[in-house]
Amino acid sequence: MHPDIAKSTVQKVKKVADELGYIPNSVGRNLSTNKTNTIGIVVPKINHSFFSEIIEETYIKATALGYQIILMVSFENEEVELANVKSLLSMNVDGILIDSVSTSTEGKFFSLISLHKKPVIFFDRKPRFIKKTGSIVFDDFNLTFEITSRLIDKGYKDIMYISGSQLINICYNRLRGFKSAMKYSNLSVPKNRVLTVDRLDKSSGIKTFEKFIRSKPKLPEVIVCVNDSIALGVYDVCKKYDLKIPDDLGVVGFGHLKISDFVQPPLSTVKLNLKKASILAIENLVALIKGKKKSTDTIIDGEVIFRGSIK
Amino acid sequence: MHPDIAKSTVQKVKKVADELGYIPNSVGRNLSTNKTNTIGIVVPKINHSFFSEIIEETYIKATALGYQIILMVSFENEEVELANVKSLLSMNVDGILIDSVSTSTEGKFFSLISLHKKPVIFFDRKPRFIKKTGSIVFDDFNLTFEITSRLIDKGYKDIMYISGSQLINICYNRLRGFKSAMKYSNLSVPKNRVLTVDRLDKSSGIKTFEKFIRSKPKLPEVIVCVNDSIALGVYDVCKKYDLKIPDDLGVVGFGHLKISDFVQPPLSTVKLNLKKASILAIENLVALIKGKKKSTDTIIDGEVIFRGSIK
DNA sequence: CTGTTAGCGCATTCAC
DNA sequence: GTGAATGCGCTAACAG
Repeated sequence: MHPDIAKSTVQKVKKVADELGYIPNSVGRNLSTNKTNTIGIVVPKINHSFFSEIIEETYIKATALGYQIILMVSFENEEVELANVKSLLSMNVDGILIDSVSTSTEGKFFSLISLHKKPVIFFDRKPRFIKKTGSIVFDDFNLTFEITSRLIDKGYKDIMYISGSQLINICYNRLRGFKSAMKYSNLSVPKNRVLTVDRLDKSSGIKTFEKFIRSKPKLPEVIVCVNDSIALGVYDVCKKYDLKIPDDLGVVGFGHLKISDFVQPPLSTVKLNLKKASILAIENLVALIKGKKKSTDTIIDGEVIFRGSIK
Repeated sequence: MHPDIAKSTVQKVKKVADELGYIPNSVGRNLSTNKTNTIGIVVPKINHSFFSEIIEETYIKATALGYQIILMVSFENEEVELANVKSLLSMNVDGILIDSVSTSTEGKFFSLISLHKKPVIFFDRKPRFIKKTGSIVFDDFNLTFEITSRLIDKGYKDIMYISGSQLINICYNRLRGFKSAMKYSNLSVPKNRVLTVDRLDKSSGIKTFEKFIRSKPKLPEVIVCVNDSIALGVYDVCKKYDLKIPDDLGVVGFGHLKISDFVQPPLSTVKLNLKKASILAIENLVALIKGKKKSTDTIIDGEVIFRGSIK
C-alpha cells in the first residue's frame, strides 16, 4: 500500500471490497511470503480443565498478536504426537508450542522441527533428553518439595508417591522434590512406596493404584500423586474399596483440575499459574518467530492448597 | 503417482524422503487444488466442559476423516464471530461448523459464507432468522417440556423460567417447551416469572438473578434455567443470599456441565448426547464438502436427570 | 510513483 | 508412459 494514496480512496476501496464480500485468500499470501501467521499447539487432550484453560489462554494471546492457533492433540500417545508435528510442519506454521508426551522416540519429532528450522517452545512437559532451551515449565521440584514438607509438618510420616515416566521432566522433577523433602526430614522412601503409572491420566491412576490395593498392603498414611488426574483415580479406587479419605488415607494431587474443587472431600493440590504461563509462552514464541529474541527457559510459580483430602 | 511404478520403488522413495525429513508443503497443494482439508469450527468458548467436549469429539472425527480442525472462538460476541468467519473464509477452509451466538447481525456472517459457497452446518445454536437447512440441534423443545412436566408431577406449581434471547433457536425452543408443559397442566406463566439473560454464561445468570432477588420478590418454588451455566449462576446467588437449594428454591439446568455432577447439591439437568451430535455434524459436513449429500436437519436426543437440586 | 512480472510448492494438464 | 509447462492467489522485486 502506498502511503500517498488518499485515505478516502483506500477506505472506499475497502468498503467496496467489503460490500462485495471479497476476502483475501491467505493461502496465496502464505505461499508467497512463506509465513502463515499460525502457531501450532500440541497438547495431550482437549476436554480436560488443565489443557482447555491452556488452549483458551494461548488462543487469546495468539489472536491478540495476530496469530491463529492450529490445535493438535496427541491423546497421550507418542506416535500421534509425531504425526501432529509432521502435520504442523506440512501446514507451515510459523512456530510450535508443545506440551510433549514423548518418553522414548529420542526426540524424532524434535529433530524434524529443528531440521525445518521452526521456532519451538516446550510447555509444561518436556522430554528430559532434549537439552535445547526455549521452555516454559512449572516449578515442579520446589512445589512438590513444599507440599511434601508441609505434609510432614502435619505429622505424616509414611508417605507414598505415585509418579510417571522418569524420562519426562515433570515426573522427574516432582519425584525429586518429593524425595528431597523426605530426606530433608530424615524420612526414608522404601522402593515399594513409589508407584509408577504408564500414562498421566485417570485410568492409568486407577489401574496402578488398584493393583497396589489388591495386594493387601499396609496402607501409607497419605499418597502424593504426580498430578490431579492420578489423584482422582486414587479417589475412585478408594470409593470402590471403601477406604475413607482422609481418615484411612490422605490424598494429594498437583495441577488443580477444576473438579478438584468439587470432589468430596476437596482435593489438596498445587495450583499453577496457567494464564501467566500461557501468555508468556505465546509472547516468547512470537518473539522467536520475529527473530527478536533468543530462546529462554522460564519457571512459573504455583501455590499449595490444602483441603479436606488430608487431616 | 503412476500406478505402474513398482511398489518397492514407491516405498523406497518414501523412506528416503522420510529419512531426509522431507514433508510436503500443504500450502502449495492447497493453492493448487483449492482444497485445504480443513474444517473451521466456531464455538463460544473453549474452557467449558460442554464446548471442550464438542471440540474434542469433532476433532477426533474430523481427524479420522482426514480433516484438520481450525478452531475459532467467539467468546459469546457477535462481532468476534463475524471476524472468525471472515478468517476462516480467508484461510479457505473446506467447510464450517458453527455454534452461533448471533442474534442481531441478520446473518451477515451467513451471507458471507453463502457468497463464498462454503458448506456450513449449524450446530446447537442457530439464529432463528436463518432458514437454510444443514443443522444438528438438540431436542430443546421436548426435553424442556419433559423436565418441566416432571417437576409439575412432583408437585411444583410456581415455576420460574430464566431464558435467553428469543432470536436464538435454543432459547426460543426451550422456552416454548416450558410454556407448553405449563399450559398442558393448566398452570399460568405470569410475565414476572420469566427472566431473560443477555448472554448464556454464568456471569449473566448471576447478574440477572441477583437483580431479581434484590427486588425482594415472592420466591418461586423452582427455577428452570435455559442452561447449566445460568443455573450455576443461580447457585452462586443463592449462596450469597443464604437461600437453601432445594428447600428454599429448586434449581434445574440444561446441558449437563461436568461440574453439575459435583456441585452441592448436584444439579438436576438434561444430559445431551454430545458425542453423537459431534460425530454426525462432522460426517454431514464432510459429505457436503464432497458433494455427496444434500443438507439435512437432525435433532439429537438427551436425557432428563433429577438430582439433589430439587425435592 | 505506477504497472508489470516472476515465483512461492504443488497438482494437473498437455505435449512428446 | 514420461517429462515439461501452466496456473492456483498473492507479494515483492523490478522495470518503465
